[in-house]
Amino acid sequence: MLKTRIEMEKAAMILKLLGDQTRLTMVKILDVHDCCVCEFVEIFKASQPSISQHLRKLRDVGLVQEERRGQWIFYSINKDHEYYPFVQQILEPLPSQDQKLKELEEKGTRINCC
Amino acid sequence: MLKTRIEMEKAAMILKLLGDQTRLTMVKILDVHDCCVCEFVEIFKASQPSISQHLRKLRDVGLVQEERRGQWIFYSINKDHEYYPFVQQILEPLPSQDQKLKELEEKGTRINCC
DNA sequence: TGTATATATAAGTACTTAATTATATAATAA
DNA sequence: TTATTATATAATTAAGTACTTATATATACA
Repeated sequence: MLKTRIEMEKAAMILKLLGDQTRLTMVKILDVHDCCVCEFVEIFKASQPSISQHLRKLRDVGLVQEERRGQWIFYSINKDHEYYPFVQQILEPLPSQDQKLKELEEKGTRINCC
Repeated sequence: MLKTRIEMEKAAMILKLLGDQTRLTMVKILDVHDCCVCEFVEIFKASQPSISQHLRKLRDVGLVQEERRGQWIFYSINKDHEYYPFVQQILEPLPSQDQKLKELEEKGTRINCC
């Protein structure tokens, strides 16, 4: 059971941010595995700028963070975010998206630097 | 703990719908009390068409239902909706909006027909 | 019956969003 | 060093959203 109380305005902002299938799926994936931009490009079959712009929105509110690893930039979920418990509760009933990463591994396009 | 599994696409649709402060607050209120349109107009200090249009979006996905009572049309939450458990889980950590209805009662503008 | 009240809906408009295209930057490989 | 790869960002455009204004409908009341 979630304890943190949340402001309506901020809750609406978080819900709006997650109210997009691409971003919702990204966050669901990032909650389990770090991922780099090019993996998302392949998973969503979307353009690189489009993916970067979705990640930027998530990063702008601090829900995810970036970290360069060699030539790649990996994104990870920010478990210290004030509203991470709220987000996690929203993600919980959603179906696992692990299959999407498994497909990359099978195709050999999963990035595993470091 | 929520058991129902939910499709990503529909989840994103619900989150988008709730990702608006007016609609989120409406649903939070309706989860506890039925309300008529004119009460919402007063609570949100918004125009009547604006309120009607938000209610229509909620009604279009079946999350709320309308019922005429005399000259008023009351809205209530649809607890039988497939995703009501998901919605309820999202509402749970949000602050009670009871105060907004209390203020109407104090001003004598709360509708209590029937 | 006519008037007022409550609501819905249509049309128009301003704003926002999500994509594309074009370009810049940083790291790596040759 | 130059070319390639990975990424970000700016500018543009198309689509979607949330208001407003105007109007229609249904009920209640005089």
